[in-house]
Amino acid sequence: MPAAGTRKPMRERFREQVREEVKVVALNQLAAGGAQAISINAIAKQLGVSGPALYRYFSSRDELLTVLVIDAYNDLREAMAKALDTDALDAEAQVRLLAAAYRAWAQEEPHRYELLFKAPFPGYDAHAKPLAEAARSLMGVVLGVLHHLDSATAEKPTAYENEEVLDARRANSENHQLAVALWSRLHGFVSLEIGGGFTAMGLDADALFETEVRVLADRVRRAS
Amino acid sequence: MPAAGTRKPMRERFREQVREEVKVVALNQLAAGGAQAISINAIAKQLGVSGPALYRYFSSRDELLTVLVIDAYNDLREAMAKALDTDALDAEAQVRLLAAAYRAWAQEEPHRYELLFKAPFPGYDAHAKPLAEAARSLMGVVLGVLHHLDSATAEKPTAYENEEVLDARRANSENHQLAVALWSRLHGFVSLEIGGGFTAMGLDADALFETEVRVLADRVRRAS
DNA sequence: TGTACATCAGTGAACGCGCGTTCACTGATGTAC
DNA sequence: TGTACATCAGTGAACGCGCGTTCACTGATGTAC
Repeated sequence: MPAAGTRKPMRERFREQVREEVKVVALNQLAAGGAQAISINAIAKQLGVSGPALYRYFSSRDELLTVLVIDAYNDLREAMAKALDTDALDAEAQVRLLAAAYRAWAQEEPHRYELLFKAPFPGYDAHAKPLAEAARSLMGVVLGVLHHLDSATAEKPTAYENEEVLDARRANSENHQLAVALWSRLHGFVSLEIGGGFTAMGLDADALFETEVRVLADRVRRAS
Repeated sequence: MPAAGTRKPMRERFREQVREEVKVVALNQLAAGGAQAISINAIAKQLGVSGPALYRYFSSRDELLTVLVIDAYNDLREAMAKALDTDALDAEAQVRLLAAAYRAWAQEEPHRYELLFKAPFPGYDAHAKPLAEAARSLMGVVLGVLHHLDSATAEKPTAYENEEVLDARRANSENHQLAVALWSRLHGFVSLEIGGGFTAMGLDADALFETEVRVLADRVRRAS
C-alpha cells in the first residue's frame, strides 16, 4: 500500500502504465521497420500477451498511431522550449538555440521525426483536435522567439480560443511568415540529413548546418 | 506488318507497352493510397488480368517500386533541365527558373515527389546502381546552374567515371555546398507545402515562395 | 478481519481479408522451313 | 503459301503469412459491507 501521493485508483494507474509500455514497443517497431510496421498483434506478442488484450488500452491501431504522433509533437516542442529556458537572450541567440534543439531532437529520434511529417498535416478541420492542438503548440514556441519583433501581434501565442481571429492575425503577421520560413528551412535541412542525403554525397553536415543557421540568424537580426 | 521504323521484335515492343501500363496503374494507386498501397495483385485486377501474370514484366514488387522511383528522378530532372533550356541567362535568373520548375513539378506530382523522399536516399554503396545514378544526375542539373561560379570545379558534372575523385572534389566545392543549400530549402518549402502545412495555417504559399526564392537568388548573385 | 460481489484484464477461437510469390499448365502467337 | 515447332503470355490453384477486429469466456483483483 503506497503512501500519500497515490491518489488515483490502482486499476487506472495500471492502465496508464501498460499504455506506456505499449507505446514503447510501438516505437521500437517504428524504428525497426517504419510506421506501417507498427502492428497490434506484433506488439502484443512482444509484450508476452495475446493480440486482443491490447484493445483494453487502445480502441484501435489508428488511435495508437495518433497518440504516437501527438507525443512526438509534444516532445519536440518541449525540447525546443527547454533549450530556450535560459536567462534573457536576444532573438538572434534564441534562433540559434532553437535551430540546434530542433536538429538535435530530429537526430536523436529520426523515426519519430519522420512519423510527424509523413503523416498528413493536421488542419483546423481535422477530426482529431488534440493532434491539431499539438501541432499549433509547437509553432507557438517558434513564434514565441520572434515575439518581441512585432508588438502588434504580441499576445500569448498558445492560448487562443477563436480560431478565425487567429487565422486572420497570422496571415497578416510578418513574424509568422518569418517563423514559417525558419521552420521550412530547418525541415528541409533536417529531413535531408536524416534521409542520408548529405553523408551519401560526402558532405560535412555540421558545416552546412552552421552556414544555414548563420543565414537565419542574420535575417532575424535584420528584422529586429 | 508495320512499315520502317519498327525495328524491335514485336514481342519485345509488346512487353515494353505492358510495362508502361503497369506503371500507370501503379501511379494511380500511389496517388490514391500511398506507396504501400501499390500492390501487384490490385494492379493486375485493374488491368483485367490475373495476379501472377505481372511477373512476366516485373520480377518482384520491389523492382516495380524501384523503377517508379527512378522514373520520378528522371522526370524531375528533365522538368528542371527543360526550364533552363533558354538562351543564355545569368546564374541568378537560372536559379529562379530552377526553383520554379522544382516546385511546379512537386505540385503536379505530389505523390511521386513524396515517393522520392520517403525512400531511403540512394547512397553510393547502394545495391541499386541505376537509382543512385538517377539521383546524381538530378543534382547535376543544379550544379550545372552554379557551374561557372567556380572554374576550379568546372567540368561536366554528369559524366563521371571515378566516384572517389568525384567525392573529393565535391567535398571541397563551394558550389556544391551552395547547391545543397539550395536544394535543402526547396525541399523544405515544397514538402511542407505538399503536406498542407501552409494552407492549414492560412498562409499565402506563393508569397512565401517568392520571398524564399528572392533570398536564394540574392545569395547566388553575391557568390558570382 | 472475513466474506460476497462487481469489475475488468486477458484468453483463444474465429472471421474475412489481402498480400507476394511459386508452380505446372494451356493456348495463342510469331518464326523457320 | 502451308505446315511444324519453339516461344512465351496468361491462368488457376496453392502456400504461408500477417493483419485488424469481434466475441463469448475465465479468472484474478480490488472493493464494499
